[in-house]
Amino acid sequence: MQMPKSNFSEWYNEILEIAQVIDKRYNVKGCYVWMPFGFQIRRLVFDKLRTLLNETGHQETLFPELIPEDQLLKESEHVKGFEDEVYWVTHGGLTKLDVKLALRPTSETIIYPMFKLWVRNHADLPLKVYQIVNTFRYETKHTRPLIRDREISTFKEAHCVHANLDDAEKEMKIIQEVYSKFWDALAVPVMVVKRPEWDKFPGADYTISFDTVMPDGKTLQIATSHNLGTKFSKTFDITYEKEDGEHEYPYITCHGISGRAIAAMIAHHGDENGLVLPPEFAPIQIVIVPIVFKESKEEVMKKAEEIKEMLSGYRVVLDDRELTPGNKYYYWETKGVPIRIEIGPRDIENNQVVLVRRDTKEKRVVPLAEMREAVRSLMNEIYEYIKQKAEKEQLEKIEIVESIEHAKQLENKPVVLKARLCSEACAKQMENQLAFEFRGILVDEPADGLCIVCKKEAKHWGIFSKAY
RNA sequence: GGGGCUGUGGGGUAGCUUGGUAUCCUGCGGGCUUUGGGAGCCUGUGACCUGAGUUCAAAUCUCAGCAGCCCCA
Repeated sequence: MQMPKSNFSEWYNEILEIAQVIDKRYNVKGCYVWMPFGFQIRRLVFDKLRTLLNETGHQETLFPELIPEDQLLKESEHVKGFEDEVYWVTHGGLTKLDVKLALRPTSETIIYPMFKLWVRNHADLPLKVYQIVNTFRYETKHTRPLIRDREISTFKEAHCVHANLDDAEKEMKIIQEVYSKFWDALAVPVMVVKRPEWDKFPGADYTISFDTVMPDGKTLQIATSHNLGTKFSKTFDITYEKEDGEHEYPYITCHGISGRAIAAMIAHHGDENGLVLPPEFAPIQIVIVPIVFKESKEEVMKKAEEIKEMLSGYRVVLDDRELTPGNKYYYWETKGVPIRIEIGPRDIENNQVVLVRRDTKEKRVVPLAEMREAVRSLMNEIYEYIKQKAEKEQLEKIEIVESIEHAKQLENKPVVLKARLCSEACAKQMENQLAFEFRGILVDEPADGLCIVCKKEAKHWGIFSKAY
């Protein structure tokens, strides 16, 4: 692959295909196939998320995919947010169903009726469950593999029930920590923002979003966390008995991450030669390429096998195909294998191997005895390098603006705007004058100075961007 | 939501204006020779998105559907 990343759309489409992550040729709009290699990345990434959630007391579950119409329609504000996007099952074979069934666009209305049965008293709380499932949304916007799918094939949704607002707020913080660790592991830089009233999850009290800046300067929402207050517990009549015998509505929070996680990881780290992956999530972490010549073939292959055994514990492939070395280098580079080990007669003679890192292409000759340690430290170096690089590139795309005129001048640039704001009303006013969209206020970074719109005292940094 | 462009072997393409035998590259199978950054030769394999219409005849013209891509709100 020799595809410049400057044309991000084209590059992105190309890389998914060439690296064999996604095959988008399935002929239903917005539905795509995970290929075996891509599926391994998916498994590694979402197993990481599983681990982080399990560690913080969340339990994995699996709920059905179908929702009876009346159950979906129960929460009016919620359903309004999704009504244009719901797929309906209307027939069973040739028989028309008495009650239409929706394919879940999200699972609140599936899970909460069960919560009503499960939550009896304070001892049942907190109840923290999650599932990793597919969901369906009839998107009318331009679909894109992993970024906007009609069948979201990978959607992790956590749903938690809490005795009171305080506990719900604590859970919001716990999830923010879990997600931060997750994005850190993927080396994906994020901005944590609170969405404005008009852009929060349908039915939520408020929504926290994790946005990342893609190479083309557009933001991608890659995680959300919603405090639903008691709205849904009231709608679905979920109550619990307190210590004093009173019955009360619990607070519910829900938290989502989708396959966009993988899109973001690929987008940030990949280059003109293909994927670059953090070693932790590379399906193949090391590829051994033997440099064989006719007369020394047997000896080299034997040594290559030995090297493979020395690297037990890593995901290693010994590429013994009948291809020239250069061909193999390019092939494994497209797949983002972090470390390549070359072993040839020259190396055998000197009792060494050649290590090549994927991210910088740097070559290192190391004694065989030190190989395992060199590999270990190189994996860390690669992770640190791509993480810092991604952070730096994202930071460079964020422009602090001091006036609306300044913002206007940046309208055709691939940048994200950061501006001091006093209120959402001022944010709206600014948004109306610009081609950028208001994404929300940064939650971990208070501002001082004057509001860009009304010039009164500002409390927040607002983020404006073009968004996926 | 509005507009535009495009569908030809697995991938990328030529041919379409002016209707008649489908081009090349790559990949893939087999064989020989090779191998420190995409090796060479021989050989084989494989395609006109779907449907309707016009016509003696459609990859080519018309309409519809499906799919993909881009731009604007």
